[in-house]
Amino acid sequence: MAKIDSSLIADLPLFAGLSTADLDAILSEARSVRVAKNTAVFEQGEEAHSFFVLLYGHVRASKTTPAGEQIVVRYVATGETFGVAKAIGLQHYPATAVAVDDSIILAWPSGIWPRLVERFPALAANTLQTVGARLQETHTRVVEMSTEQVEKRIAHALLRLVNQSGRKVDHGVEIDFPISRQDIAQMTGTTLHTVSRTLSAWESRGLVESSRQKIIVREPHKLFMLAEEKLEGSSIKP
Amino acid sequence: MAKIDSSLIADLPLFAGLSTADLDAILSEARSVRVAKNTAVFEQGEEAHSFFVLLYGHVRASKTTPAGEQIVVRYVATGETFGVAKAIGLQHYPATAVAVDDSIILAWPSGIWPRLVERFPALAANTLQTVGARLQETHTRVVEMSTEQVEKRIAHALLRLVNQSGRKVDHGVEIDFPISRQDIAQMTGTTLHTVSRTLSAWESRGLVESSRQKIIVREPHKLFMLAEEKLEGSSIKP
DNA sequence: AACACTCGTTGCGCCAGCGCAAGTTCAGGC
DNA sequence: GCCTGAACTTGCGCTGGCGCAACGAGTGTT
Repeated sequence: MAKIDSSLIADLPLFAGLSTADLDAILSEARSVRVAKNTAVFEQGEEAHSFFVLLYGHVRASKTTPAGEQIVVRYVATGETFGVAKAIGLQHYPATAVAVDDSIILAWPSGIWPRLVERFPALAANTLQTVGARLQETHTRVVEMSTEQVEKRIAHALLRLVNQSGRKVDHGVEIDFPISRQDIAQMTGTTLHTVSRTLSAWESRGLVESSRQKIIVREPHKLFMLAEEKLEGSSIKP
Repeated sequence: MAKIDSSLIADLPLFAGLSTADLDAILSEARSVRVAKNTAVFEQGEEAHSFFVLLYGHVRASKTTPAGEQIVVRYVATGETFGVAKAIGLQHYPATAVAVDDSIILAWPSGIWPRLVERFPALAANTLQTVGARLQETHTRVVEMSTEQVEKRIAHALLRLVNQSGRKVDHGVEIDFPISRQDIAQMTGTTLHTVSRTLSAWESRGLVESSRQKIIVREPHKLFMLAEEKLEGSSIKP
């Protein structure tokens, strides 16, 4: 197996406070895996055999309801941890993880987690912080879904994607991985129809520019103002 | 200060795997506080000076948006931990905690958390599990808010309250603390009007019995069926 | 006992956004 | 270069449930 250099992971939050020697010890237990676009890393309900760090690419975590509806839990960005089910006491993955782009991940067998934590207690503290941050984000999402109209929710979701995975391009910031109207609908609790209409309206106002699986935010600041606007505002009118 | 017996907390998830001696050491750093009904334990935005365990009573955690709207994050049940902001890397409480009944809590200064974790690594692991479980619950809530109609959301919320804090009474299960229509609205992302109408409808069907700040579920099973019912468009796809 | 206040109920009108349907565009495979 | 399917767009009608408003009922206070 290819040797992974510890400098690749030294700056990740999960490994904060660990020495290079520690990192090498931890890395020696990992295997790196290349995952092709649109391939599942793991499926909801499957036994949580491994936990992962995303080295390169983008991964979408989504949940499917018994009725068959899907919602997107989050997009995993480069450097983030995912699939930590076992560490939080779950035997099975609560969501499905799919690479939305060709990706490279590090994988550790879940079984070694207790040993790792015992040897490197910082891992538990770091994971606690990460999971805590995700809890906060999810609460924010609940608040938004409870109190905001669809247009603002979509604006907030887009801004979050831009901040997390934006790439500067000619006349704006592009979301750095393929994302469909349906995906955004599943992040905001609406339908792909409403997302499509909203993006069309924004496009005609010059706020965004979008095509198949691709969105460029031309005016992040204006989008932000729309998202934060307290007053009853610009509804979509022809 | 009154001595707290370790048997009071020995069975709590937070302290799993610790010896009686450990418990006594941890307890020696705590102070117990009596909190009167409708009194805040801490306020959103305040510096996270302490973390808590609820020994007796019920506490509501809620968030207020910049626009002034409130949503209920959760109800803390007896034995649960709350206010762990510092442990997950926050300097300030992300929500407000209010006792909804006369309550007794244990409080530890946040500052001692790192020392405690160093000395008792199980604390970090246990907290990680607790926070992880709360993340799962919050995800469930996002899924429900994304995919279910208001009536089902209310049904699910009620059932959760009953499971967590139900008390068997004459002809059903009563939620064991005062809870208003407004509270339920803030848990389910709707308005107190809709909650009121829904409860009225259920009451006339004999499912529940309710009055001011009080709800008795008469037919938990029927409510459950209502919550799970899959009534979709029904037509078979070609 | 009278008061003030909070909590709950219910009728009514309205509209954001969903569901359906029909059409268009585009990417990748053969 | 053609074909197929997935992604996107858009018009239209309908409705769940929100906002408003007015009232009723219980609770704690003086």
